Amino acid sequence: MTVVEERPKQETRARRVRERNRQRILDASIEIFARKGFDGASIAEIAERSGLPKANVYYYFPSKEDIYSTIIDNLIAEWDAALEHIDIDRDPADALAGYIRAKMEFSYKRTAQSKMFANEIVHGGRFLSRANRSHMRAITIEKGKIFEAWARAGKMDRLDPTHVFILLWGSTQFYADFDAMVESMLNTGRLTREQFNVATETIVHIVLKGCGVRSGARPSAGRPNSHGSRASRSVRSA
Amino acid sequence: MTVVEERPKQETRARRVRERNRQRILDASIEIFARKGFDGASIAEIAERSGLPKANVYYYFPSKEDIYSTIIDNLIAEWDAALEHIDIDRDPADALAGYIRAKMEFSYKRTAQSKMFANEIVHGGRFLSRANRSHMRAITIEKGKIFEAWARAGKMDRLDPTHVFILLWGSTQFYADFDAMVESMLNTGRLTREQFNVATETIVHIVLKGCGVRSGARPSAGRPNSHGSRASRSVRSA
DNA sequence: CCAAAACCTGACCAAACCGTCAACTTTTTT
DNA sequence: AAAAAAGTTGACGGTTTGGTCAGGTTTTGG
Repeated sequence: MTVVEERPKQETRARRVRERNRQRILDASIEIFARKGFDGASIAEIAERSGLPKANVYYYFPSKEDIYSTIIDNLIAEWDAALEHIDIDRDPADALAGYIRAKMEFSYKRTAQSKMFANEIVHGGRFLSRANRSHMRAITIEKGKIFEAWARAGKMDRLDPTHVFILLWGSTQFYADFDAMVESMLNTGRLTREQFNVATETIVHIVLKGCGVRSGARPSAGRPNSHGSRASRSVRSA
Repeated sequence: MTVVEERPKQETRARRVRERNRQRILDASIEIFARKGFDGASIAEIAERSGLPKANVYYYFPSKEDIYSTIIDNLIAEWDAALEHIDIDRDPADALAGYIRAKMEFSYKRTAQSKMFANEIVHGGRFLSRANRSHMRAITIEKGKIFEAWARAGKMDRLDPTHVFILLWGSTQFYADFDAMVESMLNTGRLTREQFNVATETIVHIVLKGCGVRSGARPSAGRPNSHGSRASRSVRSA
């Protein structure tokens, strides 16, 4: 509750150490939580991977649950960035394609966090805060209204906006959460950038065309590069 | 295998007991594994829920892993049933819609098993047998060839078949694995049948239209009831 | 320069875990 | 009816777990 006092908070050595160690613990935890889940992960392993003694981990975090929740909260905040693509003033084709690409990029680069979140939801969201829950709901309503407005304007089909949103979320999420299955199906190791692009553009194709989105001017949202997003262009791998 | 010998295998009381107890253990385990994951589930809890002493559980199953794998194996076998919809001789619209509906029905009725499987894959498929892995791959290849044949025949767009398949699998799976999130987004409890139908038909709409499937005769595969699946018909909730 | 604050850590604990086992009862077979 | 097989179970062992704590060192502020 200190409102007036608020010291300048200079960059002292101790503060740097604090930040560095907290981050080390979080980084190690993401990896381990993703691979083993909340119950499967042990603080001892997290400590080892962080290069810190176990007791030191408990100096920075009061409990395993606290580490876990911190990571989940950070992740949800990061996801919001991709959502900004879905803007009512934008061309629906650009907006949807932009969202799918951003979300897929996230699946590619932040696989472990995505898995952690998936794990959490599969287990019923035991550690999801009420704030996060209502945030998710608010987003759904807000973006849903945009879909409905586009439909009213004749820019896309009339579909239940929540389920469209779920399909977007689910299909992009799959490539992070179930990468082991994707790799099995494609008979490959970690997907290459190119394979990921094929996946992305396949989703873009099906979603845009499937939602009856009347495309605006440019094919690819603001970056007219190799892969076009026109619904009619075929998207295949070698 | 055994063709000649095969004793009558009469229905003795002990054999009935065996079957009943094994099933009790499996049923209890599905629930608990789904909610807590492999590491989070304890044999003590499984025993309690089965109404059996812990040592008795170990009489029927050699290890926790064995219970777990048994359930996964059963599940994969059950999933194959839905796949039979994707038949090269069928009308693509009927086939795809049929598969989606069957898969969604499964998500609705076998939520717990689906979650167990999701959990397993998220954790990298630690307990997935080599047989199951290659089975998944074989299915992908087999069904992929059908998609390609349909594309060559001009019955649907040319898309990478694996990614189409993944989108089908992922979007239907979502309603089981992430039901907690779906319920949060829709601000509801367990989804009603009707809500589930809206979800199903939304997916059908987007996939059929998005893949450029030229629909055959009837709108809904063999059951011409309330909700049509024609790509142009709007599918919305109240 | 020194007291206070922040940081570090080896050793420890109670609880929970998976799996075992010997001794028991019940059912099946001969 | 007796031997064999199948089912049942309480008690226990060895290990791992999340978390604590007392006592240490280092850094900071005055």
